[in-house]
Amino acid sequence: MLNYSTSEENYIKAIFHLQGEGSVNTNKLAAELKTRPASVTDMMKKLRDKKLVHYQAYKGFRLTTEGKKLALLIIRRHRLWEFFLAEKLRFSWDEVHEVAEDLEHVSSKKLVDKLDEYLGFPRFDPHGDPIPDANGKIEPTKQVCLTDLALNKPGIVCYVSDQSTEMLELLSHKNIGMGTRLEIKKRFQFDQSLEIRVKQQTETISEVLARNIYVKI
Amino acid sequence: MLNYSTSEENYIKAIFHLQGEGSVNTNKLAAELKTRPASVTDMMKKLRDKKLVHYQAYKGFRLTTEGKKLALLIIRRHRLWEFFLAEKLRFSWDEVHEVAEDLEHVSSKKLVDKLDEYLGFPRFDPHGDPIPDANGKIEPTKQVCLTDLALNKPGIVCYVSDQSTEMLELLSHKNIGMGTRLEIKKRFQFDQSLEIRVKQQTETISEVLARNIYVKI
DNA sequence: GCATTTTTTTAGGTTTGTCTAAAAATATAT
DNA sequence: ATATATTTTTAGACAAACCTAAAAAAATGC
Ligand SMILES: [Mn+2]
Ligand SMILES: [Mn+2]
Ligand SMILES: [Mn+2]
Ligand SMILES: [Mn+2]
Repeated sequence: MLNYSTSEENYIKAIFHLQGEGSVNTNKLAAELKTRPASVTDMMKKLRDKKLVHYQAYKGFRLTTEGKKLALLIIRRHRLWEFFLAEKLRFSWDEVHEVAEDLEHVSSKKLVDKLDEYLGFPRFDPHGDPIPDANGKIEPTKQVCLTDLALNKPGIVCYVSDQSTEMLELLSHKNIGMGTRLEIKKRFQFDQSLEIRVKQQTETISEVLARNIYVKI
Repeated sequence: MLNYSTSEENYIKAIFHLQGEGSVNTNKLAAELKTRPASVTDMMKKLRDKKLVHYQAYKGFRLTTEGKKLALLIIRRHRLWEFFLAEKLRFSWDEVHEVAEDLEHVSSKKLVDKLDEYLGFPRFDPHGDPIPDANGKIEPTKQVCLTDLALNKPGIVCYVSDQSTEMLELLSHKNIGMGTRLEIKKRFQFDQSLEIRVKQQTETISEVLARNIYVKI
């Protein structure tokens, strides 16, 4: 595997993430990377020449097999460092991302694989996202309804089936959004309501609400 | 402390190291960094504007107080990472430098200080070089060159001044590493070579090699 | 002291990654 | 279908960090 610049790696990773939610275009990628559409076009030409993305002017773009492989390697590094920071250095889980954003670009293969081994081959980062193994293989994440989440097992909110204003208002009042990490602390038999831990706070969720929330585990 | 580029940091560190052995000039620094004199001049102007070096055209240069502080911070990061790689990830002591060369540029203050704490505030890196503390303070080490060690007096290897692969290969062949305990058994007047006792074995050390080995007594 | 050599700087150019402004292509709405 | 709006690309510029070749300054040798 060749060596790529920090910038190239950040583009590849961003395309990979956007690809998960449909087609990737110039403006979306520019927004994601906080850069300008013109810069994206420039980079897409370069990444196309390096055979990391399929790209034709005006036709959008997506990663090649090689590009996907690279993306998974960068994500592997990122999430392993996040795990290290949280587990070993006792960073809180909302502080790890920024630092991992830099560490992920240190490219020594031996460093990454030894780190993985040292950490005991963890399968999920502190946000609950799966860590690709040395071959770039990712454990398929299971998505379960909040009503089915086990006690004291972290889940990441990834989908809400009702997206009415009323629903979203209630969610934001309880500090819950897409990507929010939560844990069920208590499940009351009487009304199936839940007491959950979210962002260092405790909230109560009715069964009706819980039925509409899905989490990654 | 502001943020500096990888390039600026490498220059600052190189000046610091060269400053230890006399005055620093354009050609020496270019050689040290494997770059061209013209590039050095460009960078010196920039570092002068950032008040990290004292510099006037044709008059050589040296670090300002601020520059020295930055150099010690970079060296702190470098040596802490080297310690981490050797101690936790079981890298051999001749593999750590290259990777630390990249890791040293990740600038999060919190990362460095937490890493220091996690490692138990080590005072020496795997090559026996002292690790600056969070205030940039370095422990003064009392050590003597192997050429000056008395006969039959034990010494602990704590530093090698040449850290090239060739040197490290020779040392490991002779079973000598950081922390190795040894004793000089005989000193030959003809070529100043030494016969030493190390790990129940006898080895011969040339004067050239001995000059590069330092021991704690 | 003056000529020669060495060191250092300047001048001008390249690559990478960014930007703004304008032009071109595509999508949308009546 | 055509006008309008949006998206994307091109053109041209800029800063960082490097380069080569030439000029200038400093050091050295006689
Ligand atoms: Mn990054
Ligand atoms: Mn994460
Ligand atoms: Mn470095
Ligand atoms: Mn070292």
